[in-house]
Amino acid sequence: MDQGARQLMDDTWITKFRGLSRLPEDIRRALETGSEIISVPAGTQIFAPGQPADKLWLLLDGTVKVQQKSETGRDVFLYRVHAGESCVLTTANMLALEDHSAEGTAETAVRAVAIPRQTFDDLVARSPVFREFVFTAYSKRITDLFVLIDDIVFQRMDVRLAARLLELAGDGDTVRATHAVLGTELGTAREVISRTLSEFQRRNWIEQFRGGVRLTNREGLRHLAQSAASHS
Amino acid sequence: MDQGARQLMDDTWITKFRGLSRLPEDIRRALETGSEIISVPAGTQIFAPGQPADKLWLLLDGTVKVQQKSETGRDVFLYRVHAGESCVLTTANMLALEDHSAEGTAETAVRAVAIPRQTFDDLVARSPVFREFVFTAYSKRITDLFVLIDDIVFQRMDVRLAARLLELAGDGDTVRATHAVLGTELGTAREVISRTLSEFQRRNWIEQFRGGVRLTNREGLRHLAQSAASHS
DNA sequence: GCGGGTTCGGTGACCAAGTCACCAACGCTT
DNA sequence: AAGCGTTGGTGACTTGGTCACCGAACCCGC
Repeated sequence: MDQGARQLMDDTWITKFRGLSRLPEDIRRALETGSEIISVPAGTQIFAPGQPADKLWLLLDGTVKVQQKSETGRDVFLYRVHAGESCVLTTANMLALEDHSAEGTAETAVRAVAIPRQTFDDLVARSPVFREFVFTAYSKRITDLFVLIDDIVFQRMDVRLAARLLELAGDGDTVRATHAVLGTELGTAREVISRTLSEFQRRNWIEQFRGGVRLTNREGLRHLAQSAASHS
Repeated sequence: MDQGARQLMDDTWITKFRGLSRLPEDIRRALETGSEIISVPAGTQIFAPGQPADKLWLLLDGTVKVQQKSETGRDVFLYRVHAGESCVLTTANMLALEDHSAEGTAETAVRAVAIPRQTFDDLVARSPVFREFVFTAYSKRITDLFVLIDDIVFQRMDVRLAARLLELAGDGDTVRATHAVLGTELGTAREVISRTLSEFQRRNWIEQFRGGVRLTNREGLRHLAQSAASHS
């Protein structure tokens, strides 16, 4: 990328990250010149076990799905990194830590700022604001995992599926995902998804089509999703 | 604690932490003088939701149990911090982050080095080795949680219980824990623990007594525990 | 040492969820 | 149009979680 175009984007991208907006001018410049903006198509492996990364990614556009590759062959969904968030797990690879078995894949086309190890280290040393940004990102992931564990242990599948459908639909009304994919998202079997979706359909909350679902009654789903732990 | 006794301990405690042994002399001194050694009895709440901590704990002796307080009242065990490890989750409280709902309790009497926020920040800024120590600790917790999730989702209860009993027994042959406690350790119900333990007893792997279990055939337990995902 | 309350463990019935085996419907390629 | 891989549906069965309830062991004050 030529310097002109680069400069143009540099003026804007930092504002996408709340925690970085308070960076003093010199640090901001160091971050801009010491990093690069990269784009990868949907489906790209961002990181994977045994394939050490050496850059911290800050997502500008798109989403990255982080999954645990299980020995059994089945995968479990762990979390999703959205635009405006950083993929701190790559720092674990940067440390060449004992191999964790998580992998990150671009779900959509992804544009991101890649901060090389050296720049990262330099910024952590120099800037309290940058430090806070990084530690906050770590803490958020950890607490998200806490919530996930709580969900897995205590929440009923139908409640979790309803919530997930609403989340995946976003503003639209259709979710493109096979039953198998929804199964790994929630850490359950395809059959369970099929059965639960049939039930949702019977209640006229959704319509099913091959490879996806159309939400026809968000209220019904929302009501179930929010029933939380209060015994359906 | 008077300065003489303090100096005596300072000479030794850093060696308990692998990642810190490579600290250069000046950093080491800053760490020693900028922190204090504290002792608390078993049962002490180390951190809890809404009660912001301002110190990073490095455990010298004892163990800390970290649990998720669920809305439903039931708790889930998340992980255990052992001597020689740090309780990085407290840094999340240090950031006064949105309230996570985990709490840490001293399982035994605990002796630890408490690093105040300011010293922590200073050391992270100054020392690459200290930075690596902290990031490694974070990454380890995250990958541990990945493994935990994998376990919860895919592993059978009897396998998990056998593994946990061996772990809790350590070198000894008895585990002091009620069925209810074992239940929260594994995120399951007391009844399930009772049933599974009865089965273990029937196979003469354990003897039960009120408030605990005595392992009488570690091999049997170990064999089951290691059968992992290979379909008992 | 004796009630009386509390904690701990056991049990049966039932429901939710995961597993297994198998098949039917769809859509893509050739 | 035939063949094949992907997707979804289903029934039978096992495992795990929930609920309600009970009895035995322990603790405590008297």
